[in-house]
Amino acid sequence: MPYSSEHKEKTKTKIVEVARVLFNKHGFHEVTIDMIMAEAGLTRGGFYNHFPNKEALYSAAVASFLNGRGAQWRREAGINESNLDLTAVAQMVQSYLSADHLGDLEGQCPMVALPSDIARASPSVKQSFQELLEAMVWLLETGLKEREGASRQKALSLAALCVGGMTLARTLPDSSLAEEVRSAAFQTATSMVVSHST
Amino acid sequence: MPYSSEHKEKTKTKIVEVARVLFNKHGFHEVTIDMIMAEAGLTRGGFYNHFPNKEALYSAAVASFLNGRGAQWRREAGINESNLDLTAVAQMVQSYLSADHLGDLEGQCPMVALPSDIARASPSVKQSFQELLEAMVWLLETGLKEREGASRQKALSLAALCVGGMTLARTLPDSSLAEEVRSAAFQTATSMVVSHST
DNA sequence: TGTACATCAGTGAACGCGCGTTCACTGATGTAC
DNA sequence: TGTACATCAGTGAACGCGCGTTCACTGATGTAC
Repeated sequence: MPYSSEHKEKTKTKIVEVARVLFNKHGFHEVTIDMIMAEAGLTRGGFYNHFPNKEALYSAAVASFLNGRGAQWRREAGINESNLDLTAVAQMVQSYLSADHLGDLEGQCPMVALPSDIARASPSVKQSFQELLEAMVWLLETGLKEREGASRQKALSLAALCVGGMTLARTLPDSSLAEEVRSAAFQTATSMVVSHST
Repeated sequence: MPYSSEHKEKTKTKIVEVARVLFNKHGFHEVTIDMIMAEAGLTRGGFYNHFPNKEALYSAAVASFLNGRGAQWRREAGINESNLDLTAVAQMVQSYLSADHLGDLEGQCPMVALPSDIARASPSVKQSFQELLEAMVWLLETGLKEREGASRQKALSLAALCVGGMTLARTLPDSSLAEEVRSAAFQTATSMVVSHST
């Protein structure tokens, strides 16, 4: 038997991670298989040992965010199922709408980096993306439920405000206007969470 | 002199309008010059009588929305500079977040149809897009100013909520979840406007 | 322990298609007389 | 009014490049003996 049993799996993981970053930075269409494999320290042809085609990698890359970068973010923020209260919700939306997140092209949420790409992608990509949103909404809704009120509606609206604020800010060429949009969404989201407790 | 003086201009306008619709539906990269020209009733080669390259058409198409489809929408909604009050603001956000707008792939706001495409486009495309957002924010902010309060922050947040809600709804494969997101954003945006008056 | 071998991850040249762009041309139009 | 002409919007074949995909191969690895 050639190579250790985890060897291939590790290479595949490496390709997915490299691809996720490149897709985030440049979008699905601008990134070539050559670029991905070179960045992973490999060559073009080997790609098809791991994926049937480019689309399959796309789906894997979006899915990987949820359990990769997203999980890391939740750990860093100290968010887990046992401590989901209004403070955690406030921290989540503020972290999402932070200047750091806006500038972090590599680690950015795919919802911000790739919204219209995903809207036109294959069903499996869209499904991966939906699971990511559902996880985000679940965290928000569970935290908001600490108090009475329309938690579901508020959770969905907060998600929309987060994604919309970041998407707009990322798109505007005038960076001071972009910062104004981000900051406004940040303030509004914060006060939505705070007012929920009263 | 061949052809009437407006002939060429009319053809160009036709190309831009056809392109705007196709870009909205399929995204910039998926739409070929062949498709655009065929849809306009012309052939490939003639394109370069009107535009130096595809990118220039992209910019023109985004810009055209503001004074074309967008102006038409404002007329239909009866919105003009003289009657911008809270009722007009409520109508704008509700119209933006309506089920009709979500389903209208052709006439949809480019902010909803093309967010990540535009984020990576050339400066001229981004500039056209920014002018569109500024126009929208101006309408909202002016209407909100009827009453005291942080009108600017609220106008920007409403824009983010509108764009985010629609972008998410458009991306989710589960249409009942998509409808839930749209509806939640609709309710929240409405109550943000209403509460502004108290 | 050392050597022959089988496996298969990875290589890189080649293929082929799609699409943006170019270019020599055509023919519809309005003008000049 | 009718005819010759100049213009240039539009045509469509051809070009060329980029990139996804294929394929015959190579060579590093672990196993068998």
